[in-house]
Amino acid sequence: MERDHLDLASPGKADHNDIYGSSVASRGDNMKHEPKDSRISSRAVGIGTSNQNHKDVAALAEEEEHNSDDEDNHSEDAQKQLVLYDPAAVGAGEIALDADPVNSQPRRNSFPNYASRILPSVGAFTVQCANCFKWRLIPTKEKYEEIREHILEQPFYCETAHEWRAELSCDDPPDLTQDGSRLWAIDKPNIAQPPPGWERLLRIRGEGGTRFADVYYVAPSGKRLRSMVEVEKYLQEHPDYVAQGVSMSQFSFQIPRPLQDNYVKKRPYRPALAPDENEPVNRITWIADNGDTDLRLGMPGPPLFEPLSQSFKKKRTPSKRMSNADAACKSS
DNA sequence: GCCACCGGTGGC
DNA sequence: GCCACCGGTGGC
Repeated sequence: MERDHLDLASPGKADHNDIYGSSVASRGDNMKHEPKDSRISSRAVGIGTSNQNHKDVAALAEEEEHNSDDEDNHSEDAQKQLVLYDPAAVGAGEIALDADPVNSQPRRNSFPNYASRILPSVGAFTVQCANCFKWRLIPTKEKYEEIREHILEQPFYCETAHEWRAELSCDDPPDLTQDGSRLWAIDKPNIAQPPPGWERLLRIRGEGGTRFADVYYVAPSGKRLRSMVEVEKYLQEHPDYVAQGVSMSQFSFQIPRPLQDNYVKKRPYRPALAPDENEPVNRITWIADNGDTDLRLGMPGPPLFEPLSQSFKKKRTPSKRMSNADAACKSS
């Protein structure tokens, strides 16, 4: 909402953003790049995790913004960028490493398909300087959450770290760089700090699972809440918290996004609708490239003459939901 | 019996 | 594709 003023989020530029880490999963070469010069957009938010031994914790995320001429020469890459990563949706640039390894106890999963293994945990909290683009460690989770809450309106600079590192400047080497030893995840900007006495927990799932992470809120009572619905119910049952000022706006279950793009198992293809002869859907022919699916679904679509840019740009276009049956119909 | 962790589903 | 929600379950 407040993102429009961001330099890096302007629609024109967003399309030209590159994902620096789009092939990060393959390890090696691309992992050793430093954030490149001034073309890197400043405010990626990241979280560092590690599934190593929890002594070299940390995972990182970073974000770059390339000039359009780069992209013009690599349309394939550009395609990938759009699918895999939307820098405009991220906006801010922080990263997190756990500066306190003691806090990141090794966790193990215990599922049939996952021969007991150590799960990643947040290794450190890191934020990228909006000026020099170097990653700076944030000493505590609380400080990180404080910075994250306003990262869009109040970009982070090396000077911001003077609160805990009086001497730090953009001339100092980065606290962290992206290398193969860490899992980087880009956090979402402007997430409210949890209410006093509450804790927001981020649990990284094992690689190859159906999702990257889960967020839990732990109430002062110790109760763990795992969705907005549960929070709402809990607050209704405990009006004392509401009286103290706790409100729904202080909760967000948004999870960071891993830069390793195959960390999460892809969801198998789902037909939009099961083939069903009783449904008129199978008797409707395709008329045009635009709007037909909406007709088929019996739902109003965007006005046919409404430009798909701007207000609809973030929405999926109907044709992407084409089922197998539809595809067969269309091709015949 | 609890609960942390995971998969699945539905919606957009 | 992403997100939100919630049921299931193995290990404790």
